[in-house]
Amino acid sequence: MDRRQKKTREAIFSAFTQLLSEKNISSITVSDIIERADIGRATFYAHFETKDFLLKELCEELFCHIFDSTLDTPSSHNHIFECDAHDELFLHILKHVKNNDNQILKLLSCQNNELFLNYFKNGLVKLIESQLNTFENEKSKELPKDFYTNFIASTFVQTVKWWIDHELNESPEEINEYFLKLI
Amino acid sequence: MDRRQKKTREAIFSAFTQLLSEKNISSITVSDIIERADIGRATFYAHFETKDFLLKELCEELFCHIFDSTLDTPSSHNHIFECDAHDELFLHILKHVKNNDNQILKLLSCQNNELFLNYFKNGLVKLIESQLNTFENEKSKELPKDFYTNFIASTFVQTVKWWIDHELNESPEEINEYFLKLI
DNA sequence: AATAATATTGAACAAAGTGTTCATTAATGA
DNA sequence: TCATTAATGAACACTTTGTTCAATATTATT
Repeated sequence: MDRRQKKTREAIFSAFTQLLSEKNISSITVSDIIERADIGRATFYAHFETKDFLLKELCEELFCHIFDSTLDTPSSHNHIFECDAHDELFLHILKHVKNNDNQILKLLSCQNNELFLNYFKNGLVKLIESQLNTFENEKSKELPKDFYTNFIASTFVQTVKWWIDHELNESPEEINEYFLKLI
Repeated sequence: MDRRQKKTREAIFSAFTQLLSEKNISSITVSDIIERADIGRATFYAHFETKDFLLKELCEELFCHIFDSTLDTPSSHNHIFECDAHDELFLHILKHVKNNDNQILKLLSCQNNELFLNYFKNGLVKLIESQLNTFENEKSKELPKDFYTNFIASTFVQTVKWWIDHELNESPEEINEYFLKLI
């Protein structure tokens, strides 16, 4: 990929994320974005069809960040599915949220973040489905599988959201414990 | 309140809800709404400052429907707080969702419903806080109170959402059982 | 039934935003 | 060095927004 394209794309993402943390998405205009990103109007439309697509791609990118970083953590044996137990999986994600990426925080804590929350949740659903046996207990056997999977994923997402709303005062380990007590 | 005002307000809500179930909120224009509601442009702006405020007030209204109906159910002794047990509270809401109001379904199942989900959740949080002792168990005592309250509320909302996504195939009683097993 | 108050109408309006075009310029990779 | 590709900016038609106002219709009240 051309360096120029990459830079422009990142400038747009950065400008958009900034604006998202400042005001409601419906009042952010393309003109706002290109002014902040310091690019031409035509350039914006060469990259993104509409504002909606921009949001979608930003969500996808941040979503990948979360899980890619989890995959790369040494203690996860280079692959998330090789986690010894499911509590490691969640702890890795929590650590990543705390340390690396405040773009994620902005998206998770801003209004109109349903889209990103859904990406986050649905990504987890897939992971959990693939190692569902790890999560089996008395509870889960009496419930529809997809209902239980959905429950774990959305509870985790809600936990992260709660944590962010509390300004990440607690440690990842504490939050992980809270979460594990719930499920 | 003047009959005309009431009719116009309802026509706008109805048109907007229809449109919400048809397309993304960001592509719904004020012109779409007034055409569907068959009212004049000036009339719309006499009622709502912007589209965002319209959504906000619609959410508030539907949210009140849910809880007002719960309050009015005979078996709740005319007041939600007098529920014998918390499982009745949730069952009432589930029954209401199933029977009465498909506007609620549309809002809960459409995209960009974060706002309404939040109203729903936050309303529950307040109810649960006021009778938190009912929910106490081994789990809850080891967790921050607001964390646990938030957990119950968002798990219930997620449960309702799952149910709607499954087209309400299950009975309110079944869903209530599922939910109670989780918490 | 008459009246005063109020809601709706429709047309018109400036201002702002959208999405596209294109010839020109600049940066890139090979 | 050079062919390729990306960014530019100005211009464009078009849509959407939010407001104004005089005219009209509906309402609650008496």
